Amino acid sequence: MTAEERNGVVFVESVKDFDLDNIFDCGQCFRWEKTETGMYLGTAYGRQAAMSYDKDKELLKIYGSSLEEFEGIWRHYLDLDRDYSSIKHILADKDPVMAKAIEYGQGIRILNQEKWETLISFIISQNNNIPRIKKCIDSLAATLGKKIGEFDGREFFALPDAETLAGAGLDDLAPCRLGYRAKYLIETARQVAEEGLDSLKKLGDDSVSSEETFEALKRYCGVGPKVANCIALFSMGKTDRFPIDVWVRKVMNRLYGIAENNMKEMELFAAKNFGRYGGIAQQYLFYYITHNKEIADEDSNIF
DNA sequence: GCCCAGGAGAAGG
DNA sequence: CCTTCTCATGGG
Repeated sequence: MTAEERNGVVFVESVKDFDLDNIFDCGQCFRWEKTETGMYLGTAYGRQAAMSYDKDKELLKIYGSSLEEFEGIWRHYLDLDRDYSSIKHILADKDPVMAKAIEYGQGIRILNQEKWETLISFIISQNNNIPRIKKCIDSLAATLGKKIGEFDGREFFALPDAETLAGAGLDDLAPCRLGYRAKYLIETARQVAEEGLDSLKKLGDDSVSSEETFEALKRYCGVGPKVANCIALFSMGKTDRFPIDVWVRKVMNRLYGIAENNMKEMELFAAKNFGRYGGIAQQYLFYYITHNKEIADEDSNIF
């Protein structure tokens, strides 16, 4: 993989195991959208960005950027230094079900997202559907966040920081239509503002075990097992975490024959068969089931 | 009009 | 420890 910049566009060559459709539409992030031309617009780490990827040329383009920004932000954000090819082989060997799911979502990569953004995003995600989650988050950014950029006349906003959100009231959040989650958000913002953002960031250190991170995250208001696992996986590099939502329950039942309400057995199965890459395996499965609704609707498994 | 969504907290066993 | 109820909102 090599990167160079020409006229404000960063060209990254030889990018393999990569597909923006898979990456941005596998439920791990909510702030990217595809344009008519196939380009993706979105924000991360306080930056607004535009990206496109040519599969045949294995070429990733990042517009309006610089080599410094690529090295400082996007390289890590897009998880470009992880060898997904070897991970896919480890997961697919001796598991034809996983092999099929991986083939379907071959370009998935687990983003390294901002911790605070991931924390509040997945609090909003609970008992909610993805299109509406996106609307809620966009509305929250536009209502309380700072403007960080513009593209084709469209404005982009960062999410409000913990102090801003901690100082807000339910009436301030009312336009965002967060429902009962609004009070969770304010309470968690107060917790983070009081402890300091560093205490949240420390949970992503390599010296902190995945289990410790999981338990610590559950102390935040509105964060239970599923949301804690998502935050640990999508923003803290804890690739073994295995978030179980309604879709994962379906796919574990349809494809592996585990009873749909037996979460314990699903966790044990993931730990035993997917190990340290449980979270990555989970993303292949989630993408597979959410893009093949006919499998999700089957009333029996498909062995 | 109805069921459901990347669930969690509270109450009661 | 586990089970059940409730919680806003609107997508499909």
